[in-house]
Amino acid sequence: MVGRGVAGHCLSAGAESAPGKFPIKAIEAAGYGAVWQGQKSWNGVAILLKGQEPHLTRKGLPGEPEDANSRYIEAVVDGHIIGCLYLPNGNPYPAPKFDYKLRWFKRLHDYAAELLELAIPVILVGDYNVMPTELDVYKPERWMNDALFRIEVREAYKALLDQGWTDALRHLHPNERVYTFWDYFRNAYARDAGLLIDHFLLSSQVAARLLRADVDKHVRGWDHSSDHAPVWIELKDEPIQTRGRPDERLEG
DNA sequence: ATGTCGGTGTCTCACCGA
Repeated sequence: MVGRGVAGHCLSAGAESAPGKFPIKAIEAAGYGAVWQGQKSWNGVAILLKGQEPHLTRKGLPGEPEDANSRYIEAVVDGHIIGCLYLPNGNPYPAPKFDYKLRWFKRLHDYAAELLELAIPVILVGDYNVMPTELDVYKPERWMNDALFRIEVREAYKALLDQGWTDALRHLHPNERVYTFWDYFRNAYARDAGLLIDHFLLSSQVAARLLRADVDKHVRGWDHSSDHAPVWIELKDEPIQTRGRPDERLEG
């Protein structure tokens, strides 16, 4: 149900998502509605929905009004809140960009806690720019001082999960090598020197309906592809309010 | 330390961020 097709994000979308440059006509011609937040040159997020325009609920995170980066957009889709994010890269470390990353993470943390208090299923999806564990990096020792793997950032991700979110990919593939990103450098894709930095975080109501989650790895092999591959999840389609025993629901 | 992209302005190459 949710993936790049329905709820996706533009990574470093640049001019593609800047005001006036977003290809909304082509998207509509393909049968989708969209909401987006973009800026010139860098950053950008969007949510696409087949057949209708998503109901926009927020652009930008609360907590730092002077922050002009286009990194968060939120919409209601089929009774779910979909938060689509592009967390700052944070390199180099140590430097102001790393501090900005931690500040942004804290703002996400605080806002995510508010979302969990709502009686609505929530999905927080996007490029988190963090490999949460050593399993998520092809060569962890090389990344220890990189902003994507610094211990402060991994701890921030863990603190977010500890609010009660379910990491969809890791929930269904706890011990596998699963990567979502391969650098353009060093023939990374051919060597499978990848990173897991794109995550689907599900509130408990959504996690209970999680059927599948995976990465369309082959897309990374296309000519002129993004350095990220599409990540998707599939949810059991059932009413939000359900009566009866759990095993009855499975017959839905 | 290194490498490859796409976007942008200095503008058909040189930079920058990722």
